[in-house]
Amino acid sequence: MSTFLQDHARTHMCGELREADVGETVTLMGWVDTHRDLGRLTFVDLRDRTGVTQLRFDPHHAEEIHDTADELRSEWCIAVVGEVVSRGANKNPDLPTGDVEVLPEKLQVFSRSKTPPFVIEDDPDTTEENRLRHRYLDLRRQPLQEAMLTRSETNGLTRNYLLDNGFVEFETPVLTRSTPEGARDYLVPSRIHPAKFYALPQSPQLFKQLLMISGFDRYFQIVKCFRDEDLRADRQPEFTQIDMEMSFVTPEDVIEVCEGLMASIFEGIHDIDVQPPFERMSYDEAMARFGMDNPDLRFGMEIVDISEAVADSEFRVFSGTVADGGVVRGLRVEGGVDKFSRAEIEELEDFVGVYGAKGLAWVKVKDDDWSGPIANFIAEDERAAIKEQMGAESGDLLMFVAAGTDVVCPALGHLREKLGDQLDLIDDEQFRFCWITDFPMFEEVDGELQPMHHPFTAPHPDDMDRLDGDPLDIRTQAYDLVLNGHEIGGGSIRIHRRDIQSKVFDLLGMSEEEAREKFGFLLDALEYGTPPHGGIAFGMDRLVMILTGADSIRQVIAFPKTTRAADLMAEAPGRVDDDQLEELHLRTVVDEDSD
RNA sequence: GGGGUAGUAGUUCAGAUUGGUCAGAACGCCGGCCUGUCACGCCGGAGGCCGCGGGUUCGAGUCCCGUCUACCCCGCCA
Repeated sequence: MSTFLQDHARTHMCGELREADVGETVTLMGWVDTHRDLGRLTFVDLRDRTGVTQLRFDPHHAEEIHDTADELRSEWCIAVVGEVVSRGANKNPDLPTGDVEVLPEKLQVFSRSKTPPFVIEDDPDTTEENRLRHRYLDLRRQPLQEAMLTRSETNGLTRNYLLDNGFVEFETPVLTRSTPEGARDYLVPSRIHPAKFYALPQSPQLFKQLLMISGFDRYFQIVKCFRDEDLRADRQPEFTQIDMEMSFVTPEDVIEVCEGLMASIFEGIHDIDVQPPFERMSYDEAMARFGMDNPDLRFGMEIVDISEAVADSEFRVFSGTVADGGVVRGLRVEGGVDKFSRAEIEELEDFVGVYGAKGLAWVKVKDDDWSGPIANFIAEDERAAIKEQMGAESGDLLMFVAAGTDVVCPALGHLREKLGDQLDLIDDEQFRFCWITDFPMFEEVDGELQPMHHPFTAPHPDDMDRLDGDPLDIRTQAYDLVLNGHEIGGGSIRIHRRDIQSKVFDLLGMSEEEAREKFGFLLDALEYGTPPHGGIAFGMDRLVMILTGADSIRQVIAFPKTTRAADLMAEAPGRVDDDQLEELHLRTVVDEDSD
């Protein structure tokens, strides 16, 4: 006996049928979206990833399947064979297929469904936890189906563009060795080598540089990377990069290729022209104007420095901070006088407190009258200077933070973004790219130098001679691509000279032995004719998140992890047998209650 | 590691700063009726250890302590 599928091939998808198909006999397969049983007459909406088609089960038409039709419930997987008929006066204008319906003469139930733990609809009324436990059902929802398709298309557009531009696709090892710099590694024990471990790559950084040394000229890979750090809405322990590297290039060459890639992706996905070349801004400028190196340029409200104007102020918080080498900077909320109550401003004060600000000073400007707790301490000439510098007008609310730049920048930068969101200043139809350049090479953490990007980043050519001076003054040939306030990519020109690489390790307080221990194979390779090279890596998840308008990368990852790095569906991580541990020469030192 | 929000039927929530009719609603589910629905409608029914563990009390969704889980943020993420 033959099966249904042997006898019947699907002829159409559920979102395809139109008036023009009336009269055809079609075979549809999919899931029961909803059923409406009107007694002798039953309607079923059949769904697949392309849409829904209404089925009409009319006992006059195919008596023998009617009983089965009445049993159909949500999420059953079925097939029907039937004629497409016009809905006549009963068309549904809200549905693309609403002009027609299918009159089944055959009905095949492939499999029944339990009552799903949440309704499969665009905006389900349930917790993310519940959805993640049943991700296979969550993924049936239209928004997630679309996100996955957008992700797939982005993959395709990326491959096509890079292959067309002479890039060679590689696969670098997933089992590699730990490089103790940077993020915490995910480790994999070795059965063959007791007490030794592989590490999953935080990025294929060293391998792609080696491929340049091997002469492949242009490398790319769409690749999983792993970092064992705490999660956020835009951070997962495993994430995907569009990784690229090019030989014999300047930053301009890399930037040009990337702009072409972005243009190709945005054209392909949204049919919009993102109009390269993109805006550029130095790191210093971004920090001064927006307080962060990933500024959202879709709205203004820039940060203004009023340190000079208040250096001698009677208000000790301001003058004292300036005297101690700090800064006083502020934001102007246009028309903010009526938009914020004292209690609401206090909430904002708590908000900046998170970033280490001791307080949020504020004044409300009404004509020439300033009100607010600090108003009385601000002298007439200071008011004039502040007003001029901030462009303040009557009705504006001015807010200030006084501290070191390490506090003021993040506090005001995040406050600016919060206000932009709260006051609805952001046009979410807009895609605003910006390159951030001229990053400092090092930052000081607890008195020690650390690389801002990674230790293979080449110094800026103009700063080469500063390698012997103050290393904190050295800028690099690094560049980040920022889109709508998200860092979506970052890269640099790499060091291709062994002597400069040694110098950098030296500045980082790393001995030659240590460097050898950690990056020996790269250092060796650098001694065999290394081409000048550089590259970049894009965060694919973040990019697709922005492309789809999602507000978390979990929405664009098929099987994401929770903020505690767990997969609620697969129940990973999980326990393993003692035998497995023994084989791997491992013993656990904590004995948690079994769960 | 720290801060915040949430956790009561399958799902979303109510149950007021007063501890005692407090086991409730809606949707979903099950059964019945219904031939033009598309949030179908009408009638009936089943469903809960109030996240978990302690404590206070004659008595605890309710008060206290701890703990777990999800989400957001700080730290962390070369």
